[in-house]
Amino acid sequence: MRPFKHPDPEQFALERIFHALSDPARLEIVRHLAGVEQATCGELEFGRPKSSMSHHFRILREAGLVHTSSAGTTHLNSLRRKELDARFPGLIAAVLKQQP
Amino acid sequence: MRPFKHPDPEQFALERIFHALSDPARLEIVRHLAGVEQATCGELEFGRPKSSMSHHFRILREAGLVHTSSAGTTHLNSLRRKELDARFPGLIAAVLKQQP
DNA sequence: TCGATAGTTCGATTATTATCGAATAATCGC
DNA sequence: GCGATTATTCGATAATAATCGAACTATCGA
Repeated sequence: MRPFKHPDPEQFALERIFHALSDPARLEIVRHLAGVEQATCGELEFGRPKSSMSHHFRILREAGLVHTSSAGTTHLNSLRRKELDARFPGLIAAVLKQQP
Repeated sequence: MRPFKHPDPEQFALERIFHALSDPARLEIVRHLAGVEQATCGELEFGRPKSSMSHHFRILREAGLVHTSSAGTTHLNSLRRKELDARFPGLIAAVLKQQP
């Protein structure tokens, strides 16, 4: 499987990031990833079909929020925390603040 | 005209705020308001029809980003900066950082 | 009270996005 | 190579949102 395309931090588009974060499923993914270093797609599907998850991961990835790498048959996803914090300080913190 | 409904800061929903900010026109409005204290709807329509602007202001208002008050025949809009900064530090700053 | 002005609301249309099953691809262990 | 596993892609459908003209409302000034 060819590697995924990830935007560089200079290419991050705020609109795109906001759109990515405006969906409850994706917000949930981001929050989970924030506390977990890495996670496979499968770990994060809470009853949702895989194809839906794949869609959401793509949106997150293309916005620059999530990095995905292949490891065998699984994909490891991680939050691009450092790059996001450097570019938009406080943004991820705002997302996590809401968590129960 | 009856006064507009504005959510209290405790009611701010992050998803809703992100959705509001994921549109270029609305991002433009927010950026403009950030430097201006108050503005009428008319001042901010850059070629866009009034009905579209009214729509965007409503989205912003209902998300808690903008406060609107009536003054004669005009409506004065302002960014709810203090409340937003208190609840989501860095969020508005991230929006403004991008500005040309 | 008659405009004129500033916005909102309505309604129809178009565009974007989400959802999810089915088909496909990639990789591992045997 | 053969399954089994994991995830992406495709394709159709449903849901949500943006756009904008036209009609409507409210307020001010003469």
